[in-house]
Amino acid sequence: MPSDSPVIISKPTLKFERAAIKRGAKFVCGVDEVGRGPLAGPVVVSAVILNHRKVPEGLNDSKVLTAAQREALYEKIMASAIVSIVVAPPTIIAQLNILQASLWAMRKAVLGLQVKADHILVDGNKLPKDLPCPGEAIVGGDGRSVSIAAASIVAKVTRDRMCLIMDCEEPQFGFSSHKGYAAPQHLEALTTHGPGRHHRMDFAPCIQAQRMKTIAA
RNA sequence: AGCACAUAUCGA
DNA sequence: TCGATATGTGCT
Repeated sequence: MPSDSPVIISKPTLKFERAAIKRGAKFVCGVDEVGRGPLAGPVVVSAVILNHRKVPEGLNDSKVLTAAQREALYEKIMASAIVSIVVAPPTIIAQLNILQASLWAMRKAVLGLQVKADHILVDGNKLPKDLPCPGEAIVGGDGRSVSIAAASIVAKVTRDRMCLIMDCEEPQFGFSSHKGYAAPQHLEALTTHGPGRHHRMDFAPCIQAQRMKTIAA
């Protein structure tokens, strides 16, 4: 193998999991969230405990995988791992804020695992409070830990599917293409149609669109 | 301002 | 796989 590639892209490994196990953990779970940034739709969090004897091949950061690869890996993960998925809808996001809603969903996902985790690996730099066991935050975690990578894939596929449903319900916004993010087409639809039932009414562009609607009325 | 997370779009 | 552009919130 060419050992002198200009850039070495390190793939996610079991390093963190092994370290935790060496310190006495039995069930290490990776946690990741998707859909934090968009103007509409839920935040989806997944917690995954991989079977270390059956780790699906090709696990990687969900950002470098194609949709087809994610779908394939999703099936393998669901068939071989312990998985918990939690959805935080826009109503929850508006009540807490986006960060608190994410942390809330993370803890709920961990608690929802059918096997109790005893060590948590969370993507990012923030840990949820009141976790039932030790945990660590890992910046860039979905590219460094296979467990977090697996969680990111499950969460991403789940949210993409929800966006398809949202697109059927409110075709005006084009959720299936931009996934609820602030793409030009989305912002335009937002001003012409006003916010729909999936929009996050605590996010600035939605508030703005709502104001326009109110003024026009 | 820095950091983090979440993406989307286009191009090669 | 790599760039470049862009949007969102929240903590320090």
